[in-house]
Amino acid sequence: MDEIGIGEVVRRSGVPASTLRYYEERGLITCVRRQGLARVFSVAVLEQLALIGVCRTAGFSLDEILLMFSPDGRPSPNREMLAAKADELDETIRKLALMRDDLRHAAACRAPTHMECPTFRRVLGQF
Amino acid sequence: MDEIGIGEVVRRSGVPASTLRYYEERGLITCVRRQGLARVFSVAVLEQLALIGVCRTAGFSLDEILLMFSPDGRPSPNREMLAAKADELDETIRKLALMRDDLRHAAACRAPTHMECPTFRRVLGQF
DNA sequence: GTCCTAGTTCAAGTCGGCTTGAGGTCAAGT
DNA sequence: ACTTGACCTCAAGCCGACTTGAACTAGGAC
Repeated sequence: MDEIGIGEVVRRSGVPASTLRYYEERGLITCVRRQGLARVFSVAVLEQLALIGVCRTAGFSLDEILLMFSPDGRPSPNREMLAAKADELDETIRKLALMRDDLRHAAACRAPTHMECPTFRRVLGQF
Repeated sequence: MDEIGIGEVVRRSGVPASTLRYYEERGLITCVRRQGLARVFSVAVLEQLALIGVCRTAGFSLDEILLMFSPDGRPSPNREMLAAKADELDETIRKLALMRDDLRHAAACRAPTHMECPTFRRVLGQF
């Protein structure tokens, strides 16, 4: 069967039950039906949760995620918005890559202060 | 002179004065001296703010940033931690790149539902 | 001297994103 | 029949990161 209880969702996604209920309340996920009071989810919710997780990491708010994807994981019909979000991500990724390079450099660099380090200053100039 | 008032910092960094005071209170930045009550900053604070901004975008909390960089912008002496943060960033960047590709794909894709789209499923499998 | 502008303090409020707690439901096991 | 364990609801609480507001100060223009 591809139907699972909330405990199984917690076990397989790592997302706490309280968060799942909260996400449902916010309209980010839905359960296929109830069995008594207990929610019954489709296994597909695991993919939706993965999607939500990445979006959260990307710095999107729950409201933004709602706008981007409907609760069944469909992308929003607003294709312009999706493309705009992709552009936002490009910019974020570019900065994070610089940041990562800088952190790696900082972990190795022996310049007396970070701000005096030419490598760092070159990196920071691009922000 | 390389000393500027808070208004100038706001103007040049885009960070509101209330946030600057809050960051100072949290120990993320410092002013070089006071003139009466008014804070006087070094222009270097602009670079520190850029650094803080990128770290925030990267999803680091203010406490984490404090641990990574001292208020003068020096990296933490804990080089292992910096390297670990860099690794975290690598992982984040990898996910965001997938996410971005997926968003771009979603903006163009005509599959009836997103979850049925083979491209998307391939992408999601990697999260 | 007094008014304006730019700054200040400190406490309280806001907002997003959850978490916690008290008390209830329900099916299964003994 | 009763207990256990997994689930539920609903209201309230919490945390991080700021923001807002009220009341104060300091320096310059008039």
